[in-house]
Amino acid sequence: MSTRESIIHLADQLIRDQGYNAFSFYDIAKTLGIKNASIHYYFPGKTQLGIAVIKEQSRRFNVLKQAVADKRPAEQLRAFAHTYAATRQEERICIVGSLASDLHTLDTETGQSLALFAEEVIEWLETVLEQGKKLGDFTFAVPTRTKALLIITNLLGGLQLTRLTQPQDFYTIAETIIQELSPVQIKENNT
Amino acid sequence: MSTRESIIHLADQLIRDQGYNAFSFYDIAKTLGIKNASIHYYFPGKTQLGIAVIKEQSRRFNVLKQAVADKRPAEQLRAFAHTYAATRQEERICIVGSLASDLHTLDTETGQSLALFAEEVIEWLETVLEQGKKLGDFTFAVPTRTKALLIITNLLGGLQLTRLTQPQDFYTIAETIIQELSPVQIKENNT
DNA sequence: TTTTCTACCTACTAACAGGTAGGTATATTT
DNA sequence: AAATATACCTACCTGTTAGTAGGTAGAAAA
Repeated sequence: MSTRESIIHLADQLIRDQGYNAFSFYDIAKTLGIKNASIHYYFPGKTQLGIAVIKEQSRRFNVLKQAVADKRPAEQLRAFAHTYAATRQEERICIVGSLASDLHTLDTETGQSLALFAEEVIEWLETVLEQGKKLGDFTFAVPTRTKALLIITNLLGGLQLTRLTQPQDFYTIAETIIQELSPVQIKENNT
Repeated sequence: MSTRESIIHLADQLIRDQGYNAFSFYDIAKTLGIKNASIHYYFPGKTQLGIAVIKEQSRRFNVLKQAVADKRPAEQLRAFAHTYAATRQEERICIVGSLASDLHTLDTETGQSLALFAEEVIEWLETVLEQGKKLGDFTFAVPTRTKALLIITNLLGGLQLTRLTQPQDFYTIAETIIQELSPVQIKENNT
């Protein structure tokens, strides 16, 4: 991994661990064994680094998208949820949740970049849900976009809320999302 | 409102607008027309102010709880969701979402205070859902705690995600949560 | 061989952060 | 009237922040 890539990777980890306003150039520099000023060689300012992090997340999201494009909707959704589960295991949150929380402290470019990425994810999820519905793999009684919003907020919010409860709560949420979409639900009575 | 109360109120607004690490004592001081040092008179440090904000949120939550205690579960839930809708209109997010995002930068006391508050909310929601189920007002096929987690993450995450889309998306989410609990669902086909 | 480029570096700055020490005007209590 | 408590204040300190100016060793290109 190049220095540039390492900077982006570390910035991403720090943003999703501590938040955009809590990480500093020095945090990255000390880990990489370079000096603060060297980060400015690659990124003029924090804004540009932030945008690079969002773009990299978008790139990785598109890699996943392509990788699962031929699979069944349920499996696509499962792969998507799995990335959140991995994030949960790192005790981190998703980039959208992290930066949306700090939105009013970011400049407009960063905000626009983030909004673009969020819309990308929502739209992909809509197509997966539509596919699933057509194939009879998914059942849901609300408009597709609404269902997509509900699922994403469950995952995004789940990462944050379950930092305060237990990791297991997150996995329960993720499993439930998928279970609830199945047309035939084997109901167990948990009393 | 006393100076002390004003400080807490402003800190709360700032935390839920910009995030814990983005607000400064000076932000509060300038608005109140006092000096930085005067805030330290009421709160020894940022930590204590943060905890005071959480405790105030908890107090207000309990006021709401009492105010709706005698009402039907659906109306209790609606009142709860309404507080999030009001927050959405201010372009703010909820305290749990804001501070959970910054959790790894807070000291343990603050984190514990927050976790306590989050559990309070989850447990209240569980009892409301249980009540609703017993009365036949609510139907849901997952364990009560799971349903509570799903609803809270929808609201918490909805406030954050819809900062990037449109306010209407949040109201859709909030409405859908309540609609989906109703035992008889009048299904419309939105194509 | 000389020039240019890459990938850093040292050294610095201005702004801002939370926090502290100690002072003071006013109101309240004794 | 004297003592005390309240609710601030001025002045200062130390640490950290993003960011800048200009230098340099080594590799690549001309």
